[in-house]
Amino acid sequence: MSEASTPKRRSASEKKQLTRDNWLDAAAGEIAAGGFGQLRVLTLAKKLGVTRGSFYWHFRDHEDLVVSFLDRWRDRRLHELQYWEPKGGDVETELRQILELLLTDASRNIRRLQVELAVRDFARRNEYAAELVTQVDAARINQNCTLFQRLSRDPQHVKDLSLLLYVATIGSQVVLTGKKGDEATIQRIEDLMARVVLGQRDEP
Amino acid sequence: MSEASTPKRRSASEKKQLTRDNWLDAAAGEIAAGGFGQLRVLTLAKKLGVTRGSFYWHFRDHEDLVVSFLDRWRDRRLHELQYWEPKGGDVETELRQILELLLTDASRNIRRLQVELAVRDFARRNEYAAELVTQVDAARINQNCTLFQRLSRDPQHVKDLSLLLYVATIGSQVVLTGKKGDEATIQRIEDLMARVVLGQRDEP
DNA sequence: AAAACTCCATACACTGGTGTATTGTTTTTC
DNA sequence: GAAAAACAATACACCAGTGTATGGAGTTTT
Repeated sequence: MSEASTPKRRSASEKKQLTRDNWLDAAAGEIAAGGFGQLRVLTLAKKLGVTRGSFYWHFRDHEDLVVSFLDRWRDRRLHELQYWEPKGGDVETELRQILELLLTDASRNIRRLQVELAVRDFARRNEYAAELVTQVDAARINQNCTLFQRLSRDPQHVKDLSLLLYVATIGSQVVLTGKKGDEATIQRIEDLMARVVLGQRDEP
Repeated sequence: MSEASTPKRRSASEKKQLTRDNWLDAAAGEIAAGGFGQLRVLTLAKKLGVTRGSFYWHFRDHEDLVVSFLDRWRDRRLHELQYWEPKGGDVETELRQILELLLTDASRNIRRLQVELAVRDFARRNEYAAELVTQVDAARINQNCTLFQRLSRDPQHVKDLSLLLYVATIGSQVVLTGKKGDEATIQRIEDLMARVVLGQRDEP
């Protein structure tokens, strides 16, 4: 309701009047680079070309910024899941699409990946962040389950496969971020995962 | 050489005279709890019952502590790989041993796991840490390769399987740390991984 | 036992960051 | 176009943490 009712002036880039979301975007940059522990309102203000006076108008305090950022992150991650349905009718191509999305595609927008890893790390020492991460994980795994239902009729097996695929992708992102030759490596993992999953369908 | 030549007094627990390693151990606790960003020499000193005067005798500065900790971590992680050779002659039991070590065993000493994740996170913004993590990753994957050579004669296939198993374990540790019911989940992943790897031997 | 070394305490200067209060400047609204 | 509101600058008090200098206690060496 706030976004839709405030397309007020929108005078391109007159570099004036910051909005709450601008601060959150800047925060994303800092968090991606240094994690939540390095998030400084002073640095943010400098980066945005204003002083801290602006910040404390938009946010109550530092914690408010963190919580708001986490909320937005959760909302976006959950929301983006809705807008993805498999297009290819074939089971294999559908699987390849999922893998492509989870591995290759995810490793390209490294900014988004860095933020995700930072949130995950922060969740280890912050209750609220941990809760949100749990929600997102559950939603993703659950969606993978629905996509995998065509691979096996055993619901437990579907769950297991989905979970395995998820932890493998997360692990890939953790291990292979920013290393040289990671593109090819990720591609190999993608292929192998496909063979593994396809080779596992209904043979208990 | 330093450890072996300094068993000077060793008067049990007279709670006196801290050593450099004591500080590093305390640092491990802080790092496990809050990551490298929360590592404060003041907090460490309080925890050890001394003042910061002691710290600055043992270490040059804060960075010296961090580097020393990272070095010790790397050394230990590389060293522990030497002392593990598969005992069971059977291929399957050998694989189960590896999985047991990498998943179930690793998820028990959560302290060690927390430190590892903290180091990994720190590596994203610290060159030196990144270098050490790369070394450790390479060593572990390489060892898994040697253990997997009996599963397939195709060296590339061995590499891929080993890498997949490694990222899956890391992902498991990242996703399933400290959640309820993770024990059973890890067990299921372990089983599934075993089936996957065994089902993948030599069928190109 | 005196000297030398090891380890720790105390006190100080300094930096970087937060939050608040107040005032100033733009935009909206009426 | 004046009042009101949204947004930002300045100045201040304050705190947590680092690093340094120096002195002092315990232990080893000679």
